[in-house]
Amino acid sequence: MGTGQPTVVSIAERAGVSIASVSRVLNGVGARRDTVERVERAASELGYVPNAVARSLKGGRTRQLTFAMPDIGNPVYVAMVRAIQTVTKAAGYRLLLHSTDAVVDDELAVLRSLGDRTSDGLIICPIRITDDHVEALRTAAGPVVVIGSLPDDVPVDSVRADSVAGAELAVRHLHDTGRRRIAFVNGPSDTVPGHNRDRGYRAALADCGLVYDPSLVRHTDFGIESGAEAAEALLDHAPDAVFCANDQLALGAARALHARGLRIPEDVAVAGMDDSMLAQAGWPPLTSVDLGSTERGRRAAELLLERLGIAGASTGNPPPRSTTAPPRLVVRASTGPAATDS
Amino acid sequence: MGTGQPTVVSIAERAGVSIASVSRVLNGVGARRDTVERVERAASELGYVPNAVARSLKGGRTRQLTFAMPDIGNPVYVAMVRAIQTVTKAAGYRLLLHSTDAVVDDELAVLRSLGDRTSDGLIICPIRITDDHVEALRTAAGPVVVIGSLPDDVPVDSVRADSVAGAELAVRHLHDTGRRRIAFVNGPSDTVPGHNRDRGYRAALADCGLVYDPSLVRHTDFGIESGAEAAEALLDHAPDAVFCANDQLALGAARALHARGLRIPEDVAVAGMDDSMLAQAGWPPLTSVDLGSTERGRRAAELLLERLGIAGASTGNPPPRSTTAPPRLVVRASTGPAATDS
DNA sequence: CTGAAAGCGCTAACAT
DNA sequence: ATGTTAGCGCTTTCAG
Repeated sequence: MGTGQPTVVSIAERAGVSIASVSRVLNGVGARRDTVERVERAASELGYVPNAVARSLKGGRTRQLTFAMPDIGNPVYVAMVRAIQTVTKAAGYRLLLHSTDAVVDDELAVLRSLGDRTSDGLIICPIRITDDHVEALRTAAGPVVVIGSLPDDVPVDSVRADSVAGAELAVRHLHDTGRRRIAFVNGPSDTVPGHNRDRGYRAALADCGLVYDPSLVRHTDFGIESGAEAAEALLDHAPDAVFCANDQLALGAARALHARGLRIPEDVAVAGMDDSMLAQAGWPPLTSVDLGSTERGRRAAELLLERLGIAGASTGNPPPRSTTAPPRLVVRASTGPAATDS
Repeated sequence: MGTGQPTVVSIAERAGVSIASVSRVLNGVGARRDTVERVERAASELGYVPNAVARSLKGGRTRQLTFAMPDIGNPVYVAMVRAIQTVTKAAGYRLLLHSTDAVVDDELAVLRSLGDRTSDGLIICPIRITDDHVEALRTAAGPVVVIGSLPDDVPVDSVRADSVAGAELAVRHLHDTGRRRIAFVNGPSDTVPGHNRDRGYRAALADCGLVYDPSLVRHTDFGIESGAEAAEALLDHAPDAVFCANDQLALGAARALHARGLRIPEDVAVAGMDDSMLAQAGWPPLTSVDLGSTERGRRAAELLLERLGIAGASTGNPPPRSTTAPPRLVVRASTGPAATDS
């Protein structure tokens, strides 16, 4: 009838003890030497593997955690996965990965699925925050940590990147190295990162005494091809630098420049963001702003684990906490000195 | 005492019916109009979400599938994830992702964890096959599909890449475009892909009437930095082409060539393998051999779903099947014509 | 130290 | 059409 897999019952029969004793031995609770031996022998002879589902139903915990990200193909999320995995694995949790493609309905579904008890907690990285998100976060059936910015009154732990300051860092650097026509390839304007990077770009421009020129700015989706197309279009406006909202866009931009026979950085400088593995994939290596993806992932995982620990304790739930990872400019060859107009 | 989450019991009480009726309504089995309405209202008022764990315990299935790959940072596996996800999602399964770092013990642990009933089936992509793998595959507690080659006598479905033929395709092409000193940056020699690519390289060399020169060959691990280092070393031996066992290595090699001021493809041609997203990330775009990663992922998922369907039926288990995806050469600028020795 | 028994939330006979 | 009841495999009181 069943799956044929050994259970505590089969072990108990074989060892001639009760299922309670089997459970105790298997969980390292005290038992007589003799009992321990017989149970262990029976278990290994039968090739017993505890049924995690049954254990979860009883214990109320699955020891699984979920990470939902917009795009598994984007290296910045890979970095987060690695960081999160390191922390959660050490704590004895499996990690379930979800790629939502930044589709709002998918994100909401993940949030609601916390109620199905498939995982004990969730780290989610939405790039847009709608009212539905806020509502779903408020009513989440389990602990959630958001990687990204969200309104202050949403009672959820969050880990943020400071992309405003990050964008400023990049633009200032470009200005410092002599560029004056700094183009900007940004992500979608209706996303939080897109919006913030735009703010940083404008602020830095103002700081440097440069005027904002809409013809030097493009919004597109995050991705190599998009970066190439946007940069292509931008070239008609003779920029001396292209700042991109992530490394994928920057790689695409660099390709477009090469295709036009322009030299990087002599003719046009290029800078990216995220300082992902891609920053050192092309030529020349890209200057990029590290937004602390690894640190954000680690921190998010730690926050989630803390919540989980507290949930067990009798303590009331402490107020939500929010950390912001500081940005860091990593200078590489793509923003070296401009050609001297001999 | 419980988690406070609504259950069938709370709904039954609120709707004034039995838990059986609740279950029926929730599962779309016939019931009187009146009953349906009251149950549905109660459920939505309570914000009920079925407990998937309890459902699994009862039904014996989790509707979760696992994909275990060597490295989540390698775009070729990202392509597989996408393909697998598409198929499994359509069939109503969640996908659990595991990055094993190609560590044998991790892979074995994943294989054995099938016994804990956390997921209904497994797709695994090992790059080494040890005796322990074979043993674990034989005794797997659930359906498994292997992406990769394994001994014929292992009774498991598998989906293979033809990397021997793939490597031949690339080397022939390099030869056709006039290259005669074709260097090879390969992955670890103790892996199945590494071994096969080496075979293809040698076979093609022989076919083209070229001699195998060990000083033109390097083994390293798969990764951009490794590719750069290996190519760097190879340059002392004046190759006119560098064939790399994957796109990451090729990107690294391209970077090393650029750093030395060599032109691609005029001075040295570069070709990669996998035709991943990275092939079009750098400059010039890379010629690469598509090993059918998307198709392999899709096929693996289909095979697994078939096994799952059959497991339910009374049919005896059919013999294992093995598919091989044909390789396809994608020519891009990195292997354009060599400079004419004016 | 050990066994009997309850019950986690749900589905599926079986009865009514 | 609906209610009662028996488990799925496990952990954990509660007695002995």
